[in-house]
Amino acid sequence: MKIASFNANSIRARIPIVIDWLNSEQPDVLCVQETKVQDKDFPSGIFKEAGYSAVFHGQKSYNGVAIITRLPFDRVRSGLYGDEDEQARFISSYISGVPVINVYIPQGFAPGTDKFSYKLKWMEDLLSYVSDNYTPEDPLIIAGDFNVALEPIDLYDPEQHEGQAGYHPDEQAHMRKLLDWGLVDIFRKYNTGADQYTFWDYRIPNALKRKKGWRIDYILATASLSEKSIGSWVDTRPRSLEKPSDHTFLLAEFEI
DNA sequence: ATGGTCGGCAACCGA
Repeated sequence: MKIASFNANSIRARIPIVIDWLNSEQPDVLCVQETKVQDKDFPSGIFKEAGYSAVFHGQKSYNGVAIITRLPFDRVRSGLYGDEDEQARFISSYISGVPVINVYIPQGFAPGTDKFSYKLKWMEDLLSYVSDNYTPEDPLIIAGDFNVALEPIDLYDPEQHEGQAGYHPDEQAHMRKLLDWGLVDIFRKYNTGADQYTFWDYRIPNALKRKKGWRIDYILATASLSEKSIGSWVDTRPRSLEKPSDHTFLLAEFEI
């Protein structure tokens, strides 16, 4: 099973990139964050033509998540707090029997703000949901944009960003609790060097070329699945296209 | 060099 994660910053604006990428890369599953589209307007037909089904949980203007797959799937759940949650940041489905959770964790703005508290609460609630519904012995994949860099090698200037949203000890504590529960960071299992990022801020000129990035997207898997992983990598090719996202595709492959 | 990003969606908000 080849699985990928991508923050699209509008799935509709990114359709040419995503369709080209699906055709060339042929992943089995693509988890998308920041779809920025209401469910009634989700471009399902375009993915169907490419041989993929899409399940999605969106809202107007902000957030929104989708799982795009060419494998059989069932048991779709929308919303960490159920269907009526105020921010569309969680969708899960069993794909070929494997539970896959796709998350868009809040960005958090700045410590001390309501947005930051909401981020910490959301991370706490995610762990509660996971530990209430799965055991570490189960097969489980959690992919998405976590908006947290965990270690100094996960961002371009750790000293500058120390204590800020995205690199704050309280966020990292929640991230570590999730890992300690029984999840393996599959990308880090295969890539131990610096300058390997998944996000480059649009507002920093030539951020990609200048290696001013962050690794805040993850594909996590429980031990039984991690034993079957065969690789994980970042694909920077879409950024050479005309309208790139400021995230790139993160991939992991499992022998299942 | 007194500027320098996107997208949604209609004035700013969020990243």
